Amino acid sequence: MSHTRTVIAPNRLLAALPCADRQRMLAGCETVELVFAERLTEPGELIGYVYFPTESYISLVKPTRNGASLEVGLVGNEGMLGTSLLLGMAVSPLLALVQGEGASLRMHAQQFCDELSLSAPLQTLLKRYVYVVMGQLAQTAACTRFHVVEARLARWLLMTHDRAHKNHIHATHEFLAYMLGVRRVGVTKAASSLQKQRLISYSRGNIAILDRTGLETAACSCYQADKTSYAQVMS
Amino acid sequence: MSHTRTVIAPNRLLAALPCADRQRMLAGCETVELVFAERLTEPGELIGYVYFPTESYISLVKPTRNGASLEVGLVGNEGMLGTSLLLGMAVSPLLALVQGEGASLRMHAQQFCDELSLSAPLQTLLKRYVYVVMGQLAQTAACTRFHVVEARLARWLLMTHDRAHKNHIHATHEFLAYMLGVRRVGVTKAASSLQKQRLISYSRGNIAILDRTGLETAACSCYQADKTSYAQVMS
DNA sequence: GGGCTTGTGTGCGGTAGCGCCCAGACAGAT
DNA sequence: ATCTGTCTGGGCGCTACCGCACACAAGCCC
Repeated sequence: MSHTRTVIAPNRLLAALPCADRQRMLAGCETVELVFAERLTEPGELIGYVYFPTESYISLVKPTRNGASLEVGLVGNEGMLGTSLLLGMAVSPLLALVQGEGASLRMHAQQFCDELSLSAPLQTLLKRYVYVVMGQLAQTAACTRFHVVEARLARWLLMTHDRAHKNHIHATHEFLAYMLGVRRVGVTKAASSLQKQRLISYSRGNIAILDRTGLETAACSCYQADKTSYAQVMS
Repeated sequence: MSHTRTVIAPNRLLAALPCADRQRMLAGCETVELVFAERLTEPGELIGYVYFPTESYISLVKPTRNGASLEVGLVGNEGMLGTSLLLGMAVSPLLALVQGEGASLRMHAQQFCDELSLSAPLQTLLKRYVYVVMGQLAQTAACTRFHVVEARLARWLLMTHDRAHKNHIHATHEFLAYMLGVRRVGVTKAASSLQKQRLISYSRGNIAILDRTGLETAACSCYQADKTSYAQVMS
């Protein structure tokens, strides 16, 4: 089922596996093209597939009553979607929304569970990833509470940039507002400020990262915290 | 090491284990009295013991630079402290602060890891607990973003009440402000409003729950969400 | 070209929570 | 009996963000 294709950005989790385990995982995966705004898992519903993004990336969103929502995680080629299965749960707690379209590997949930029980290295690796994700959840909770929209937006852009593998991101102010849990106008103001500082430029949903280093100083420290946590744990 | 004593509130995780596994865990634990404000784990430091509270309860706090903090989890006799070990990580990501003093079981981290590898039921059960905790982290993130202090305070009181097994909670406004990530004055206003509604009464750090049902309507829906999630997953 | 949808910018009044400071009230220690 | 530290209450000006409503601009379809 795995066709041999030049993968521009291989999935880093799979890449970190010992050769034999990696081969078996790759053989069990198929490559799919995720399309923008596709909903891969719904909160409370069964998980059909697990995903190992290669070029695409996926937002993990906590919806609330009254329509408000908050992004609590982001999955790119550094991670996977479907960690609940690792914890023995077949239902997803969150909404998974395709944010950057592109290729991803995926595997049937049942097969993934089988592979898990066969490969100790796979278990070890993914458990560490879950640890990182939990850290990010806590980080995001605090970030959302204490940091202003502009810094949070900068952080979001950096996180997304890391997973997009290119300088252009598709996201309207409306969409960003949904992710950050603020009004659209708040995003407009923050984005326009970042643009005035020549850190980004945007027009009608197309955002270009102009000055990555500048963005890093504009962002709150949460970005670096997440990044070093991942590096330390997954090394 | 385990002395036979009348445990008023046995730990529900341990209670849910099959008899043989539970016996072995209990035999490996010792009972300790946790004292108020004790710090059981520090972020980034090695975990010495895992704790299974019986009467006590423990706050999981995410500290930030500039001193601000936010409580992101609460562990009572329905849970355990030290889930990181389950994920193969020996360092704690969070600060664990004793909030309600009383008895707790504890076990050496190393021994806990050994027990884990010996008992499949233990693994299964605790993995489910980690799933619940992750759900709570996401819930807390959204709650902190969208809900006003008064509703969050009510939620906090209910969560604590569930774990305290009595109608009195020791917590000053200062401490609550630290937990909720707001100013002390904000807590004073919210608490005074709850008191006017005869839902609680307090004086100098001693809070009494007067009307639990009333508190539940004053709280945001996050309280119920957490509770039903735990019930469903751990059933 | 004319109409439509979508995305961005702005203005206005309102509010929750901020930082800072001070006041009073209570309890335990000397 | 006084003192001291802890806990609660409140005032004041400020900021970030809210809800709502409107204006404009850019692309798309006919």
